[in-house]
Amino acid sequence: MTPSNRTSDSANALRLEQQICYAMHTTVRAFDAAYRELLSDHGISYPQYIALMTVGEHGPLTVGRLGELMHLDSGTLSPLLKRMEAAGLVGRARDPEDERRVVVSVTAAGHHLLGALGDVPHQIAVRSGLSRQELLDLHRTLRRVTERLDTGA
Amino acid sequence: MTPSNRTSDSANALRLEQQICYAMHTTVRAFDAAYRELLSDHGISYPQYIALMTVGEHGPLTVGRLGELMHLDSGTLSPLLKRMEAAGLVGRARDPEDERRVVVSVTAAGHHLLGALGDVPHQIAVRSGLSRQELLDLHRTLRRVTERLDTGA
DNA sequence: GGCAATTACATTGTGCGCAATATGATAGTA
DNA sequence: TACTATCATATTGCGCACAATGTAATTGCC
Repeated sequence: MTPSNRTSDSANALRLEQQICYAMHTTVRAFDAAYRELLSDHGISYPQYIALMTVGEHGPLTVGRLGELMHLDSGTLSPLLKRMEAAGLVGRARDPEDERRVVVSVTAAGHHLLGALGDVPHQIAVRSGLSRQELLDLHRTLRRVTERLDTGA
Repeated sequence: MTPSNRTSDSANALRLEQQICYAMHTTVRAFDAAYRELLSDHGISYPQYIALMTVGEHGPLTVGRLGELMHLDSGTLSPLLKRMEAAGLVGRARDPEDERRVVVSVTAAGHHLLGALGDVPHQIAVRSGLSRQELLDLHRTLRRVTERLDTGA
């Protein structure tokens, strides 16, 4: 390897490092666009869909617990949940045991929508073109990177 | 493999498919937080940083060309570039050849900031904990998925 | 030249996400 | 009980991203 090649490699490494994050941004936006296509007819966004699925799976959750599961805080969740409540998909009620807490639950309409959207994850997976093994590998990589970035502050 | 195992695998497959995208969301936000730590002292955001680097690399660009490179439209770029112009990092000028076009260039202060931020990509790469090979693999996977999602509409 | 179609940006409105702050409820303590 | 600290959520302000629309400049065609 010549010195000029090493220089070039180093420059490429920098470009790669700097762009791996932007590549992820771009891919996420492409995923979002694909979800938007499948979800917009039903009047919900991708984050709302995730919130609906999460509450649907875990049963009624406090806002704080939902935030832990989704890695989001009340500044994001409060208005999102209010929009979903206005759309009739979830209920929000103060916990009588502790009036500070707000418990979020899926309404009948919300469950109905979840049923109608049951095939969405598979459609997205097919569109992504990733094999099951690639999905597993990617997911493992993402989890590892996220943990590294979160703890390595 | 028993039927119950198959059912379980199928459920897990669905969960994986549905969550690979959200895992990417979470990872991107972790990357953003890492960049924010390194960039906020200099008064710019991650998208602004990318825009600055892109114009710095390619030389003066029209808004449209920058949008092609960043995969963003004028609805995002126009206000972003105006903020960067207000911060003195870029210049914006109508192209005399075609007054519809706005040409974006990096100012002296912008070049100075780019120099000061030269080590940021490497710091991020180190924090991510990914090896060079893993970076390459991940980048390849992301490019492939993005293209599939973009074309497969 | 005159006029419609196209091009390149800008603007508006909506939602997501984060930081900082505010509000109200609960717990702890004197 | 009163007073403070803490906790759970809400609110505000800012920036990013997208969709839809608006506007001014250019091109194409007659």
